[in-house]
Formats: sequence, C-alpha cells, structure tokens
Amino acid sequence: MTEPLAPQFDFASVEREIYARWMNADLFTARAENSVRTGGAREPFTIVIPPPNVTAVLHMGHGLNNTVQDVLVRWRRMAQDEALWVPGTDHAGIATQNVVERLIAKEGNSRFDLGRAAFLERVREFVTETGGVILEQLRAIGSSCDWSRTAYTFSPELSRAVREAFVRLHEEGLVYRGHRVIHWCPRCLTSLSDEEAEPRETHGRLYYVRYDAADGSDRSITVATTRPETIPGDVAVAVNPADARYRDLVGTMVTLPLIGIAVPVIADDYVDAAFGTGALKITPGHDTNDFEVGRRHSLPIPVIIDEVGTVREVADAEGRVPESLKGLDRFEAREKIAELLRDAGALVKTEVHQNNVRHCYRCETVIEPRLSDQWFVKMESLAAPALAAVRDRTIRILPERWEAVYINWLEGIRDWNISRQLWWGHRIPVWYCDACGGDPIVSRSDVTACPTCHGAVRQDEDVLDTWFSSWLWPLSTLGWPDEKYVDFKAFYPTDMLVTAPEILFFWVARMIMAGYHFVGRAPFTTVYLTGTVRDMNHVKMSKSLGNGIDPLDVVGRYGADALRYTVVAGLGLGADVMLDPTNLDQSFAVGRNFVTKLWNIGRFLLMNVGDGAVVSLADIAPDRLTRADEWILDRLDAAIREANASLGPARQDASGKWSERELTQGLRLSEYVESARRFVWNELADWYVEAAKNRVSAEGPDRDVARAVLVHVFDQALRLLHPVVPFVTEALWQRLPARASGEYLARAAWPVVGAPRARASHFELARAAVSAIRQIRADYNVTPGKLVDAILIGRDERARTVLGEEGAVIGRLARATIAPSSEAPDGAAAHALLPDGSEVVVLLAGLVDLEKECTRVSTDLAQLEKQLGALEQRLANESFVSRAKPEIVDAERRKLEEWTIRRAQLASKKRTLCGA
RNA sequence: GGGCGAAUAGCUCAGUUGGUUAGAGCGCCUGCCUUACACGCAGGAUGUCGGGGGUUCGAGUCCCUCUUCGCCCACCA
Repeated sequence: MTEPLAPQFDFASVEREIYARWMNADLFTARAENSVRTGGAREPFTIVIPPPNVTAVLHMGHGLNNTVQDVLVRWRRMAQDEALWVPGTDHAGIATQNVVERLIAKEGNSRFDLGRAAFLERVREFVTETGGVILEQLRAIGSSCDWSRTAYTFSPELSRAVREAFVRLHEEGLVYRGHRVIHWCPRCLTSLSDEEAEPRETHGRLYYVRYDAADGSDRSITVATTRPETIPGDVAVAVNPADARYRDLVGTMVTLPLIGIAVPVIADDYVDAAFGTGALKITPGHDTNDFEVGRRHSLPIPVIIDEVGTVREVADAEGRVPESLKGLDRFEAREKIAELLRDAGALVKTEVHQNNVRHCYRCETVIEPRLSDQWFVKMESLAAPALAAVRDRTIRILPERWEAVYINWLEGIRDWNISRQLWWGHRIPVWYCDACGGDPIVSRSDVTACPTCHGAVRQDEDVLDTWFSSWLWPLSTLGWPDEKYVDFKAFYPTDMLVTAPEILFFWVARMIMAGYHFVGRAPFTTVYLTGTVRDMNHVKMSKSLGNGIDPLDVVGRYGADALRYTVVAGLGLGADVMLDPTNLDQSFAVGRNFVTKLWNIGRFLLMNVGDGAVVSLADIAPDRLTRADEWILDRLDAAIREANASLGPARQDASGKWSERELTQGLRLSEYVESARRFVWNELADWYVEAAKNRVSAEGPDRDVARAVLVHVFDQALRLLHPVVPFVTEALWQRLPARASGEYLARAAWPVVGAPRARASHFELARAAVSAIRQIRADYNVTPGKLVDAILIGRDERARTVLGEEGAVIGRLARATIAPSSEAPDGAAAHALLPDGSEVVVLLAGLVDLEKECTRVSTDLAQLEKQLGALEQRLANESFVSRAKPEIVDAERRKLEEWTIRRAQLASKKRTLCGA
C-alpha cells in the first residue's frame, strides 16, 4: 500500500500534480453565502491582490509579495475562515501603451500613424496574446487565488465602476477642469500626477544672467537659473519684499537679454533671498511655482516650448524666441542660449549645481512643466476620513513606521491630476457639444447627441490615470457599484492588503480614500508593507540592472516550496530580503534543505509506522504515554502557540479598532516559520524521532503508542507548515495512514493547543544527560559507535527518569548505570553536572586527562563564583528586594539556592581532581 | 529644508512593558557516509549591544549628545 519514498522530494512533477488536484477539488473558491455577513457560519477573510500590470512577467518582488499573501490566506483558510484571495491584473495605461508603441516603432510607425482606433486594436491584441502570463506564473509558486473571480481593471464590469466614481465625484463638485502648469512627459506626450513625476538628483549648472534696466540707466539685476532656455518665456523678475538689496528696483522694468522685451521687477514672498542672487526669473508657462507667482501678479503666460520639448513660439509668445533658438530641442537650446548670452556679455558666471529634477516614472524622460487643461480631483475632503481611519486605529499600517509617512503625506495632500493624453485607458466620460457650446455633459452612459440641441457631440479625447481604476480595486472587484451584490456584502471590507511601500501614495492611500468616500467604510483593516528584494550589495533587484533572480528559474531548480520558505524565513517584518543572484545554490539552500529535511522525516515515519492501522491519539489512555511522548506533545503545543502569536490576530475585536498592542504585533511571518522549523527539526527529528526509533521497531503495546504519537505530531506539524510550504506538506499528508480520499491538507483544520502535559519537563533531564555524554565523548575523541560506561549520580528517581523509558537515546552512546549520591567515583572519569544538580560520570579507562578535567572544573567554578557573587550582592540590596517585581526576586532566590548547591559540588569535584 | 527610522556575532536580523550567564539562521572550525536525511549528524569558536554622558538597586532596552547609514516628503530657481 505504502510505496517507498524517494530520498528527495521530487518537486518538479509533484508540485504540478498537486496544484492540479487542488484545482480539481475546487479548494480555493470562496462561497459568499458562507460568510457571516450574508448569514453563513464563517468569518470572511479577504485579500485582494495588488494587480500586476497585465503585460508583466513574474519577478522576485512579486514572488515575495504573493508568497506573503498566500501564507496569510492559507493560514486563514485552515483556520476555517471563508478565505478569499481575489486575483487580477491592471491594464496599466501608460506602461502598456509604451510597450506597444515600442513594438510599432520597430515597424516604423507611431501611434499617430495608426490612428486611435487601430492603435487601440493593436494594444488589445497584444494584451490578449501576452497578457495574464503572470497569473499563470503565480500558480507555479502555489498561489491559492480564487481564479473564478479573476478581475481586470479594463473589463466592462470594472470600467463601470470607474465611470460611476468619476460621475459621482463630478456631481459632488470634487472633479473639476483646471487650467494650470502640470507635469508633462514630452516622450509619452501626456500629463502626469505629482506622484508619477519622480524627483531624481541631477548634476547641472546654475547660470547667472544679468538683466539690464529698461530705462537705459546702468542699473541691472542678476538672476540665477538652471533653465536659461526659458528666458524667452520670462515675464518678470521677482525678489523677496524684505530683501534690501533690491528694494529700490521693485516696480522698475528690466530688459530680457537677447530678446529686448521689458519685464517688471516684482516682490513676492515665494522668493528665497538666500538662494543664488536672491532674484528669480518668472516663467509662468514653464514652471509650476512661477505659474503661481504669475497668477498672483496677473502676469501673462507666454509658452515657448511645445509638447515634444522643442523651443518655438507656441502661444502668447510672438517675437520672444530668437531665430537661432527656434526649432531646437530644449536641451540644445540651453547650450545655445548660454553661448549667445556669453557672447552678449549677459552671462555673469555659471557654477556646478546639484538639484532634483522630475523625471517620468515610466520612461525616465525629464519632465517639462506645461500649461494645459486637465481634470483634477479635489483631495482635501477625501483625505480627511483616510487620515482619521489610521489615527483612530481602524486601519493599521505595518511596519508601524510607515504610519508617520502616510499621515505626513495626507496632511499635505494636493489635488490629483487624473487626465492623461494617452489612448490606452478609460476614456473620460465627458462629452462636448460644439454646436451649442453648452456645459460639458458628464454621463454614466455613452452620449450620442447633445441633450440641448440634439447636435453631434464629441467625447473628451483624454483617458483617466490608470490609478483612477486601481484606487477602486477592493470595491470594483467585489461588484461595486452594486452594493447589493452578494460578493460585496460577503467580503467587503477586505482584511489585509500586502504591497510594497513604493505605492503607498499611488495606491494604498487612495484606496482608503475611495473606500470611505464611495461606501463609507475602509477597504481593508491592515496594510502590510513588505520589504524589497536586494542583492548582496543591497542594490534593489531589477531586470535593467541585471541583478535579478527569476522566480521561475528558482522553482525549476529547487521547487516552489524552497523559494517560498527562503523568502519568508529571511523576511523580518518589512525588512529587505537579501539574495545573491550569482549564487542561487547558496541563496536558496535554506529552503531547499528544509524541504528535504521535512521530506525525510516523513520518509522515516512512513517506513517505520508501517501499513498497519494507527490508533488515534485520542484513543490512547494518558497513562500509556511516556515522558518523551508528553514532552513532544508539549513542544507541539508551544510551537502552535508561538505560530499563532507570530501570525495573529487575524482581525479586530468587536470594537472595530486595533488595540495599541496590535499595532506592532502580528504578521511576523519569519518568526512563525522559525517556530515551526525549530519544532519539526530540532525537537521532533533531533530528539523525539531518535527516542522513538526503538519503540516503533520493537513489537508490543508500546509500539502502538509511539506510532499514534508520531503520526499525530507529524500531522499537526504538516498543518502548521502548510501555509509556507504547501506542496511538500500536502504530498506527505496525503500519505499519512488512514487518510480518506478527497481530504486535503489545504482545507484541513489549523492546529489547536491541547491540555498541559505534567511530565513534559522530565524528558528535559534526559536531553541534558545525553548532551553531557556527547560533549564528553567529543572532548575525548571517542570513536563513534564505541560505547562507554556512564554512571548517573543523583537522587534515584531523577536518574531513573533519565534511564527509564527514554534510555534508548542514551543507549546509543553509553552503557549507563545509576548510583546514589553518596557513591561518587574517583577522579579517573569525566564529569558533567546536570541542571537539577545530579551528575553524569563517564568512565574512560586510561583516557582521562586529570589535568584537563581539573582545568575544566576550575574554570567552571571560577565563573560560577563570579556570577554567584553578583547575585548575592543583588539580593542583599534593599532597593532591589523591595522594588523589583516579586516574581523576579523569587526567581533570583531560587537561582541563588541552585547555584550555591552547584558551587559546593564543583568545589568538591575540584578537590578530587586537582588534588589538594 | 521638513518628517521618520536604524546602528546587537563575519553576514541578515530577533531581543515584547528596564530584571537569569544577550539569541536565531547563514557562514566558519573539528569529527563523523550511525540502516530517514552529507540538502545530513554531533561538538565548537565568535559580541567593550556605534562613541560619550545621564536616570536607576539594575540599561541592549529609558533620556541627552555625537558619529555613521537609510527612507519619505518638499516650490531654493
């Protein structure tokens, strides 16, 4: 019946087969009707996946992030929650469009060559062909998503949610059209939000340029600028009103060098007198701040750089741009104008300058501030409940330190530019009637004719920021705007959101705002921000840097379980995971070794337990359990407790708030894994299995007890480990005796702590005795396999504990006998004290080095005396005894007693060994 | 410039409200292919807890300060 297992886990074939069996058994589909929120009996536990870009391929960051989510959702599924993990992808407007634009560029075309409709068709084709690969890859790492609920931000259902959100915000006056300077990418040809325009430290030059007075006098003012090419767009020079140097110039006119146009010198608080010369040129068309200054002073807004970054007279700029600059790229123009200024004697000096320049987050092109009409969302009122939710602990952010970052950002929030001049995305649901020129029509459904004049209408050309669909993800994937939809009722709000800190503002904060604004409730109760995967030099892994690791390569070499175990075990809360892309063997040895060890424990167990029926532990009379049995059952309970403490709690109590303590605890996946690892490896395999070997091989009633305990403990251990290593644990669990077909570990119950075991601590003494004998054997280089004679000296009952039922462990090392305390043997032996004060003496005829033993004892005694002295001093201290907690004082007293006895023993032994 | 965080073994990190002789994994050294596992077993070494000062009977833990790193935000052109 039980076929022998291979010495190593054959992950390559087994993982695939097991995933298929899980799918066939439909284990990952959540039932809305089971949720207590819809009258069912189970607590819902929901995670929505951070939707990867539809064209993405799996990288290590995904591997880490999705492993974490899978651990959590498998844990809650086993804990009998109605667990739902919603998978899906993001259409990723700008990213996907860029990819397809690069493709057609190879054919010599731009999107404008194809036209909007054909281009979109092309993108759709591309997405159909290549999209969703990443979801397949997620299965390879074991992700237990509910694939029946796979979502896509650009699907008809989710697009409906997008329109609803836009129209509703517009009705509420929170969406508006703004005419201002925004971040513009001259390569992508679209506006970007503040978050999408990422500051990068840049080395440039600061140009000092002299503007002469317009009245012909010899007065002048020198400005410092990093962008001299925008001088043709200058409309003023601004100084700080408190700046005495320039006070008499304010109100006068100066001439733009090379251009000859006179502009006023104005005073504005915005100017920092300490920077440069304290005089700032004002270019409202090409700088967001200058735009604000210009608005305050009602200045004109000439535009001298076009949408692709070429210098020319675009608007309100007639006669401003010198012929020699026209048609130049903005950076060429910078060089050119510097030359012209130098020739004209207007360039006072230049100096090296380091500053932050914004770049497009998708193509790294330097942002060009651009005056244009865009749609904005007013954020202030949306931010208020999102701030409150974190402050009042309705939502917790782990690790806690990100909470301050979140609050800081929300407090200074600015309006969100949501329109993009792209084609791939949700078209803005606004229509214009050119015939009657009435108000724009904002509509949930497509508009084909003007409601006023019945004339033709045209839809706004722009699409929405891709994050405008992402911020609705927890709502839209569960059926919103249909709040009566059963999934929405059963699973909203969701529970945990697991993502990278980089998108805290892009996505997480906005989802919280959307949740409160549209349905009045938080979208989730925990935000868990994972660390970053880095190489050994702490550099973030990325494909472009070539320091990446392909998770599927790792799966192919060592299996998904090894990958998962490695990243989770190496993951402190929110800490970065360091892996070496040049040495995969070493990087993933942790996981690979553990999986093999677990497999071999199972292999031993199945071989030795055999095919016969195994009695359930519940049917074993308690008095038949040995001390070793009680000990391992006790250790199991400890492991369960530790795992629960590390992972939990899964949700808030009835108050709907996290407690102060819960803000910093829980979700410590590496600690959970370490507890489980220590149990199966250091306790179950290293000690219990060794102690049980003789029992299971000898016939007799005790054999059944040992088998029952072994099977029970291993079953529970597999449950405990299943969330992190689902494949190998399922493979082993399926082979355990008496397993009914159709049962899956993936749905088995999470372990529960049992009753305390009174004699569990007895086995600790046996462990100490064995360790002592091993140490002596190692010290004296006793050949492995050679038995030595040992005497256990101490109170008989304790010594019997050691030698009693658990003697098998010692039996492999020594022939042990018991002697009463009075019968101390002479010095021709190696001694070791046990924690309870009894002693192990190993007789090593002709081997014992008296001098060595004397030194050892002397060192031990000196050490002990030193510590004992400190302890006595502490206990003699009035302040300590009266102020310290009673249990601490008690513990110290007990220790004093123990150590005093041990000192006497050591002293006597020293006399024997060292002579007088 | 504003805000936040970190510094503990060679590396990556635990160390919960101050209280046993500061721990784990990896790495390192020694010996073992002991019939589940050499992807293993047994044994071992390694810390002035970044420097200085303070509070306390007692400080890795609390306070101040210095040094060094890191992160987030920001309109010094």
